Amino acid sequence: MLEGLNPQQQAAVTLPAEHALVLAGAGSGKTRVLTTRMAWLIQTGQVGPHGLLAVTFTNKAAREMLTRLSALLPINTRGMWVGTFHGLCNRLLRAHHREAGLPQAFQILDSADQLSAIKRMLKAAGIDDERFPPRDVQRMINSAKEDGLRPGDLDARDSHARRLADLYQRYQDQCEREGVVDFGELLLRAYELLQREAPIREHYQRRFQQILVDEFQDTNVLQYRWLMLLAGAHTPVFAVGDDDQSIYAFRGANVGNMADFEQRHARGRVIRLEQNYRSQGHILDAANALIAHNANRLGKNLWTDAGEGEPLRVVEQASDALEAQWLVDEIRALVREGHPAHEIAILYRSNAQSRPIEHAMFSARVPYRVYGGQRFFERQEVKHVLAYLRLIDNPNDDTSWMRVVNFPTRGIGARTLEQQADMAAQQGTSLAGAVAFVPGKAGASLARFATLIRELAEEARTLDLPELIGHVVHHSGLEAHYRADREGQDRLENLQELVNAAAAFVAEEGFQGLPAARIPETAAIAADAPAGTDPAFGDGGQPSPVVMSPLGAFLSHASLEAGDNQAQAGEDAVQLMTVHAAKGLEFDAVFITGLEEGLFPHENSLLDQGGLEEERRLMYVAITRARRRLTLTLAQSRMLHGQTRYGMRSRFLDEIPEEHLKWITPRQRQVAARPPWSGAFRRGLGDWQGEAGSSFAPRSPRTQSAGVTVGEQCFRIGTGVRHGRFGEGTVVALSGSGADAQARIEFRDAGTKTLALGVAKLEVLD
DNA sequence: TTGTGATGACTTTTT
DNA sequence: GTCATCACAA
Repeated sequence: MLEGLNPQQQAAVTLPAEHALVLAGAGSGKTRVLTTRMAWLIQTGQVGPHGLLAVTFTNKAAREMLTRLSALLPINTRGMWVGTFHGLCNRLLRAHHREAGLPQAFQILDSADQLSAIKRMLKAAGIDDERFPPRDVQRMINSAKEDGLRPGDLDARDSHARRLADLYQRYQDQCEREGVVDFGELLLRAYELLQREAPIREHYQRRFQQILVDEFQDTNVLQYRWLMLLAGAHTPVFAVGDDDQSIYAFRGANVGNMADFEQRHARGRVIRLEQNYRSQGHILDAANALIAHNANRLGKNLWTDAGEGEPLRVVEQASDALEAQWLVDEIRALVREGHPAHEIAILYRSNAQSRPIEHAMFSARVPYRVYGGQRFFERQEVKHVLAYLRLIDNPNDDTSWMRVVNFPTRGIGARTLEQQADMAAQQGTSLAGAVAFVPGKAGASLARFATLIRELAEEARTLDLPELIGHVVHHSGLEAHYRADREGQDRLENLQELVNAAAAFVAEEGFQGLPAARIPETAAIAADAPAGTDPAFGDGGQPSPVVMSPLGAFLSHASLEAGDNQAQAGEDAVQLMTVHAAKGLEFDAVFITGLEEGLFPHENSLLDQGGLEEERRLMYVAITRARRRLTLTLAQSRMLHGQTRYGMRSRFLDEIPEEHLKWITPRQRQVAARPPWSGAFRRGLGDWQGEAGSSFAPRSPRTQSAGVTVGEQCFRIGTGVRHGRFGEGTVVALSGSGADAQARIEFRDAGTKTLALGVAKLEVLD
């Protein structure tokens, strides 16, 4: 089992049962270490398959883990707690829904459902204020939950903040009434359940003797707390991650979890996997040199014995169209030389950049495949059917009610629905519960819809799930509606695909022949219960089934796994995707495009704390995708937002040492002046220059400005400063400019550190 | 209920 | 340039 592993990998796999952190660089065999560790733990008898808990971020990663594990060991992986944070929390909440304060058939809202629920809430609350756009409210609620905060925990320093907390509370109340939870709630509820209910917590703490976490750098505050709570005092956590590949801060990921875990739990038990099995020398050296510009790192240097390989090629074109054309010509040449197209990837920072590339590829008839399109369970026709199914499972799901009450149209207009919503508010019921209170013709059409749902629910007691879905498609009128629509053919095919997906799900989960709404005696998802202390937990610690019908289980599945989002599979095609989407993948030849200031690094990112460092990590991820051949391209002008913009060469190009670069087109002299659209940067400088106080960290590090460095403005060598954590010190060196400015500071007690002025909170001592 | 034109936003994304 | 949203007319 251990053969073929290098010494560091072996050390990681065979670590003793204590908290440990594995810093796994790109291409260092991370997944292999993780799965081998699991297999090793089981094989050496340290833990049974059911004493393991392994958590990932994506379903794909979880599946991969299980597949590899079964290849290593002849065990049945069914029922093992290997899954995503959300999947595992769902499992916990289903098993203990009563203690968690949830209805048995609670539904899960995806982001789109959540947004429409929020819009409904805002309407009901009479909020018609542009200071509270639904998207902002959604972001606020989600980020609060990611930090483990309830409405009462939010700061209420001003009326706006109090208002937001109030909206969060109203949203919670609405979810409660409707029996739905959003993604964040899944985690927070599960966390609170474990925290509050000692018997349940202790049971799971006893049960899980080993916890393993993948992509630890992507965990948010709440996920980290959830893990440590579940670990309790005795269960070791084996965390694998790479702080240099942390690219999801914008959705709540907190890289700080790694440093915290190391310092508080895994001190002295950090293993670095630095041997890279993917890329050749120039590529790795370029990546190392680039990422060294980041100040806050745990530190790591990749190396390879695969040889130097080729330097990175750099190509500059006059426009985005010419950049795309160059890519197409180059790729055709590669394919002609015998490179398989699917081993070639074109990466870009933002989705909008795919357009000219697609255009050029299409015109040249080069087969390509774009990642990140719409996903199966997010298609509107699929969501419509799912809404009917949810109403069958839980008629109080107002989000679903609103979605399909008039789709296909059955003469129920906005006026009627408003009336219904008013009655529901008055009676304190769901929309379904308010039907009887709506008078007249409007009430009659609502009643007809309610009857339809009731009848379908009745069918669900005899038909199996695929049959039920076919039945719903027909009797809801969706079938006729799409048949009448000229472009409805594809949609009908997708609905047939949904029936097939349900059939596959039913077979997979052992629900064959069972009526869709029937709760089976031996449920698919085994949870277990604390040893016989409480009758609610069942039978003395034996795995007890989670009460879920095929319908309920399928709806959870549809929410938690949105399905494939890859376009035309199969064909040998060039791969087009964002850098984010490329994480975890590798290709023989990689093209990183649009290396221009404002695009990569993206101008918006410079507004965020640590934004530039995250962009640099993104570039690091992009570079390390390539095995043998890496090409960086840029365009002098680019169509963006309907305007032609002229960008400067990305600073990332200048951060890679010349010896690793080979300019294919002549290297242009950098233009002195910033293009007009970077005016925001200049404004930023004024902002914080004018700020009185003594904090020299700009409110936002958007301080890029032609020819002026932060150091010249505000710091001089020899300046005395104070830092929150490191204490007092003296500036000994300055480097970089603008948002990238760094100061080397000799602290009296904490040693010498290099800090990014855009990030570090420094106070100047007079 | 449905269609039209004006308006404004526009990085990345899994669950 | 493109897409979503929204107010208002037919």
